Amino acid sequence: MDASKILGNHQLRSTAIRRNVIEFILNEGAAVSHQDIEKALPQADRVTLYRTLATFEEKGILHQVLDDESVKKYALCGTDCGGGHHHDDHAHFKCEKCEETVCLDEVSIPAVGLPVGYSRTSANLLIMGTCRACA
Amino acid sequence: MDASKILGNHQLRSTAIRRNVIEFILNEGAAVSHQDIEKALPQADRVTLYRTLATFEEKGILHQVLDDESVKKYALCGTDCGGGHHHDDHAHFKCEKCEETVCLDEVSIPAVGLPVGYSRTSANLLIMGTCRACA
DNA sequence: ACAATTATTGCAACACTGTTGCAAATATAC
DNA sequence: GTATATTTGCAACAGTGTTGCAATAATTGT
Ligand SMILES: [Mn+2]
Ligand SMILES: [Mn+2]
Ligand SMILES: [Zn+2]
Ligand SMILES: [Zn+2]
Repeated sequence: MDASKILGNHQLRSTAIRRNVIEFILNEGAAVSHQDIEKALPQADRVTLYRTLATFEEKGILHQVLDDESVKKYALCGTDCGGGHHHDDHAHFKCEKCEETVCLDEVSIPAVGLPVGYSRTSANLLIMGTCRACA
Repeated sequence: MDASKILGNHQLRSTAIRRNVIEFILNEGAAVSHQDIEKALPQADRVTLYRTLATFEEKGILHQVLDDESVKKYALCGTDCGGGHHHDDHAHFKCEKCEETVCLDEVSIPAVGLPVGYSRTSANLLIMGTCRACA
């Protein structure tokens, strides 16, 4: 997947910062925080990075990943996300050793029985443990 | 449940602030943030409240509840938590209308098939939707 | 009831995260 | 290449969470 192409597909101008952010996330292979990006791209202004992440989330390029620390993390969306609508209903796994969080794209979040009167519109499942590389 | 008693059970001194925090959470019936407590107990110092929450979590009085916003929330533990060990393996529900997050104590987090090499030690499930009161 | 001991609190100071307004720069379309 | 609309960088700010240290208050024992 090519960064300029992704930007074009979402009606966003292709700038160096945006391409760099996308390429960084593609190479990472794990969910990244604002701070991760800031370290990887020290030439970019922090505010611009915050706005870049917000824009990418709005446009369906990135989705937020819940974390047990209280810092937001982001990962690449599937192809069916866009224009304010996300469809990233998969579980995430955070390794307690390497601290990496990855999308388990093939693991969908199971339905559970809710108390009467409750209805579900979305869900987040974060599994913690040890990943393959750290086992 | 009596606040002084809870504190005694966990080898903590019974102070006004601690009793007030516990009573506030008992009355709330939903997961609370530091800010919620700060508003409810304006006479208490913010730093003291942060330390109180950290202490309660360590001692097994409160457990953290994952939230989609990046502010930490806390709810009362079951009776089997204590001394650094938590056993709060239930799902949580956040209502998108009233913004309240509650423990679904009776809903345990289902096992899911993990990729080979991955092992699970704990999990967090946050379900979003509409609660009974807001339906 | 009192003093000694130890835990808790309040304050100041700080680092980090995230937001907004505005002017300068730059990507795209003509 | 120029015009236009978007994006960027900077400054300034509000909120969250942490640490060190001195003052205070809860327990323990006499
Ligand atoms: Mn994901
Ligand atoms: Mn809970
Ligand atoms: Zn790992
Ligand atoms: Zn509700």
